[in-house]
Amino acid sequence: MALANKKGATAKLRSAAFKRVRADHSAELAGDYVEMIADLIDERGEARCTDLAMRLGVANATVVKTLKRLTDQGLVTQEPYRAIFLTGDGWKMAEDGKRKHMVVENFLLALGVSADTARIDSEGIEHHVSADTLKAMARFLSRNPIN
Amino acid sequence: MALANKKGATAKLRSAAFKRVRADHSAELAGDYVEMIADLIDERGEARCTDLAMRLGVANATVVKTLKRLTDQGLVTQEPYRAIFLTGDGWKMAEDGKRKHMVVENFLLALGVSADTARIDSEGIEHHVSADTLKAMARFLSRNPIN
DNA sequence: TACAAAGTTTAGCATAGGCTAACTTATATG
DNA sequence: CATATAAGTTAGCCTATGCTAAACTTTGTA
Ligand SMILES: [Mn+2]
Ligand SMILES: [Mn+2]
Ligand SMILES: [Mn+2]
Ligand SMILES: [Mn+2]
Repeated sequence: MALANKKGATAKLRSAAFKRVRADHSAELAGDYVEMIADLIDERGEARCTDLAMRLGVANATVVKTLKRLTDQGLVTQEPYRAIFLTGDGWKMAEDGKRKHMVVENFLLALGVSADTARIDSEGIEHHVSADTLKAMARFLSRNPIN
Repeated sequence: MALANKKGATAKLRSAAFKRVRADHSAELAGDYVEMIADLIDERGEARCTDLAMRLGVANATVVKTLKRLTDQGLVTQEPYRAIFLTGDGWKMAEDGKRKHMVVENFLLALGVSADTARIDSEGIEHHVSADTLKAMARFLSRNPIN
């Protein structure tokens, strides 16, 4: 039946977007962690649990559990009671993520929002920006530089 | 100590962004559900579990469980084996969400991405856009209408 | 009207990502 | 160098969000 076909097509089209969102969200935490670990290593030579917990606004135990998953995923290495390191994959993910994050944040600034708003909104938005949209943002940015 | 103070301030500043993202994410599913229920009622007079499941790309049982939470939150009403309805709060959330979603999607179009990309990316981005950013997007949109 | 198909619900399971409290290890300081 | 404090870990709990399989209800049709 033509109507059922159309219903199925609509559903498939729409569900694709939600599937992408769910995929984005499962990658999100790992991306934020490795980016933050890289920042801490750059800023002060090492990344410790406590710093991550404070910057993320979560409990220490939460960080420990998450780091275990990231270690299993091959993004992070650690010894008990010692600082946290990134693997090669971890560094790559951190750098890609940081580049993307900066484009999104600067794009929001160029669009005219405050520095606080750009910082806060970009933390969530960055994970849902496709390659195409990122390119469009970068193009806008090059035509509308931040003052 | 001055250094410790600075560290604490940095952490508080950064953690605010992640707290916002976590809050956005806990509101997200409810927003998507009520928006979709409203769409289905508009399009075909009623919203059924199966349609939601197909459009969201999840199993039927997942929808049933989520609807129970939404009912507890006072957004939705339902009788066993019957269609799903929105409460007053549910309608309000659906309409606010749809308005915001449309601004974000049209903004991406105006920025120059394809219709597919705008549809897909906006599904995640919409939940992380603050009132300020939404206003900036609307301003851009009014100055750069979609062809 | 009887029954098959379609739709809905329940039960039971899993993982992610939060939390607190209690415990263990490392480090800084007198 | 002894020990108090800071840092890290473990255990046990919780909720949200996904799944499959099985049971139940409604509905369309022979
Ligand atoms: Mn980031
Ligand atoms: Mn982020
Ligand atoms: Mn959405
Ligand atoms: Mn998100």
